Amino acid sequence: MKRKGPKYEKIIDAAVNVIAEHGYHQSQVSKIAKEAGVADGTIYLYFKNKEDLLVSVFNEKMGTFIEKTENELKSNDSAIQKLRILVEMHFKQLTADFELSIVTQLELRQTNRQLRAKIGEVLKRYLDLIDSILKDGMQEGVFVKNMDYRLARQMIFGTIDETATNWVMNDHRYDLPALAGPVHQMLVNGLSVRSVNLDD
Amino acid sequence: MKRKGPKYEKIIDAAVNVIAEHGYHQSQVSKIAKEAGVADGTIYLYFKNKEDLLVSVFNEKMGTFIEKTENELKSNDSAIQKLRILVEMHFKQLTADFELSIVTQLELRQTNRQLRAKIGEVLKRYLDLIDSILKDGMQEGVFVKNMDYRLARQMIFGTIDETATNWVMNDHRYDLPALAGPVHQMLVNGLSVRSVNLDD
Amino acid sequence: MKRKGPKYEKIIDAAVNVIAEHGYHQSQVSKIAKEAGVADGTIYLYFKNKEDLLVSVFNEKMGTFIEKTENELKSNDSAIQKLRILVEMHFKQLTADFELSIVTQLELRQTNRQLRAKIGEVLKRYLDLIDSILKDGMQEGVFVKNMDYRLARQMIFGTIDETATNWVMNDHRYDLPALAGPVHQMLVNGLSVRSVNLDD
Amino acid sequence: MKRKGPKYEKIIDAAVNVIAEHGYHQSQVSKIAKEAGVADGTIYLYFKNKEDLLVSVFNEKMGTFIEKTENELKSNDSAIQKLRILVEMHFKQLTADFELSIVTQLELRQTNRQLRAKIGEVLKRYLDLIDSILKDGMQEGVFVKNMDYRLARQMIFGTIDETATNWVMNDHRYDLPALAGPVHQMLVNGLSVRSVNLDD
DNA sequence: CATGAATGAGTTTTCATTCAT
DNA sequence: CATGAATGAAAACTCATTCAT
Repeated sequence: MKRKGPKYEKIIDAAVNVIAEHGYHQSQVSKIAKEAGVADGTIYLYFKNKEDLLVSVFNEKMGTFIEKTENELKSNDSAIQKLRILVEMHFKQLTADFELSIVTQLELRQTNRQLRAKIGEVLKRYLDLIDSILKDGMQEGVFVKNMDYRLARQMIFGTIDETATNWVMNDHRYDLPALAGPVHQMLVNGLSVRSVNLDD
Repeated sequence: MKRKGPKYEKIIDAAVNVIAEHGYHQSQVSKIAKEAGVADGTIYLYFKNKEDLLVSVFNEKMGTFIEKTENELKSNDSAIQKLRILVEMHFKQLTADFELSIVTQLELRQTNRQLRAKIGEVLKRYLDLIDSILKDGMQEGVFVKNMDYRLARQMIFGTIDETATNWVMNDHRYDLPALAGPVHQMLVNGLSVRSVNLDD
Repeated sequence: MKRKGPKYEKIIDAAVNVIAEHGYHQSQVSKIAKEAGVADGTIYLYFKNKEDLLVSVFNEKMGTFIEKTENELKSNDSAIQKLRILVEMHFKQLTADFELSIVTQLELRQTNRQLRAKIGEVLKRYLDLIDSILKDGMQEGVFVKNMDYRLARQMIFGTIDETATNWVMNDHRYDLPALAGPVHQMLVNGLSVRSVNLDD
Repeated sequence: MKRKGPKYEKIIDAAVNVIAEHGYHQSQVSKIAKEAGVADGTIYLYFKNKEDLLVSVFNEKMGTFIEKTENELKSNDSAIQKLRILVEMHFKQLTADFELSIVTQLELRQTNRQLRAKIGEVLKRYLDLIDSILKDGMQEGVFVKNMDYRLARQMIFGTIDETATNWVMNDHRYDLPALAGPVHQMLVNGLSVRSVNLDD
């Protein structure tokens, strides 16, 4: 199983193109091979099976996605600023590649539980990023102490993801990065100490 | 196409059971028929085809789900209280039927675009409920004026949905309704006037 | 098995209509029942099964067809005149009922060997008619002596049938009975003593 | 869609065998594949679908049939001699392959209108052959001037076809080519100038 | 006599994967 | 390394017929 080489990249990219264009259930291995300019059998020299290919697509693309975000977060910014960077990077990167956005937001979700579990593992790294921002914010005293990490993370990811999915489902018709500001504002409010206390 | 009768209900319920147990892609019509105690062909007396059955499952179950929520929201409560009711009803109803929660949160999302579009139509009514709460809150002056409806709605639905999905993926291991309070708190903060202003 | 009654006729006629309109393979029992204004099960009070119904359609309609021809041939006409009457009656009767012509010339031929064997039995009576004309003609001395009955009959029936089928396949676009004259002329020539002798 | 190769031939021949033996409606793709010694899926590498296979069977076999006839007719024979060749070739070729004769005379007629339309296109070439003989005969002055081409063609084809079909339905029990002479005689008589004039 | 809801057997086609070249 | 022809398992849907009412 060769894991690298020019054809490896070609196949990954071909898969993104084909899935974006024809949809997950119409993306047969032979169609991806043709798009990549290789024989069907060649796919199996680089990937164990179709599921492995799809997971690899997500790994490679989401890996780059996460790394870029990680790099931008290495600054000494405050937690609030970092959250802003996270949201902005998320929206900007999806905007930079419409096809990829279709694949990750819509098509790769039509997979079975097993495949999504593997996709979940990749996402773990991203969720960890969010967690570290939350931790920072609590240490800085700007986010509510003793908050439920998991819930906060779910609000952040859920909001960002829902916003991104709606944008894709609306055919990328509006400016997604422009929403980073308002979304960030809402999330910060939701997490901040200086906010409504329902126990008042 | 008979749309009522005891067998109609039986088939719908059998579909939920089978999908929850075996997963969407392993839920053959014959398996559902067997579970319902009818012949394969009988399914087609009540549903046009398999897709129609699946949409009907979502319609029937989600319809009841939304109606119950609507009824609870007919009170004269404040927008903040209504949002609390919405979150609580959402979590309570999912808790009341584990199988249904698996089907709606995990399995029915593995469907193709066409089926999901039809599912989206049903969800529209739920999103409208959220919108009306947001409108109330703005009129009451507790939610930020001129907020982006769509974004706010996406935060609310995204957060609730992500929280619910995580709960199902963690095998219902913890008390979901107990999270209604904190989730509600975060959402209200996110939307309220009395919160952090990043432009400060 | 009731063999008569108003519903028997209704069902037969409904079958002709449905087959003519939808084609043999799209003529389900339920469709015929609906057209006849009876319940599906009622068909089985009058006919043993679907094949029996189809054979009965052919029997009833072809029976009348043949009887009318037989009646016209009871005259003391010459064999040549009788052949003319036969061809003319054939074309006129098909022209009188377009739907029936579609059913007998096109649709009922799409049946399996078994059903066509039964249809063949009904046709036997018609072929006997032809044979008796041939016999007359030989006795009169106008048709070739010692001719091969079977071959002559096949030429007559084959020609008439092929002509009729072509007319139906051309959507009854031209005047079929007008062809009776020329067809008759050709057939008589083919059979007559006063014609080309290839052994010359 | 591979249109050639040894398996293409094998599948075509297997189809003829299976249809001749089991009948059109009992000739499942899997049965044909088994007879051809290939996997079911292999059929679909060579044919678009089952209908395409059946049309191809007719095309290939009837194509050869027609070509052989065309070749025999390239001589400088008279129209009458050519007609003799046509009839003889027709009967001889059917006699040379009993299975094929069953398929073309009985089984392939049980198809729906769509399939028969495609079969009709292939037959067109054969009917053109007949037409050209008729034209020759008229130019030679041996066939009636200003005759109705279509009618004459229908007599010739109808007679030959009916004769062949009867022979097959009688289980090939007699010598079909031996009938070429008498059939030819009848047809020539039917068409000739030196014959009975009913207007006498 | 009549109904019509229910039955369940039966077939085409797709496509991930293999392996001889 | 690369090819691509071949494999064969798997599933939705139809419709003639029955039988309880």
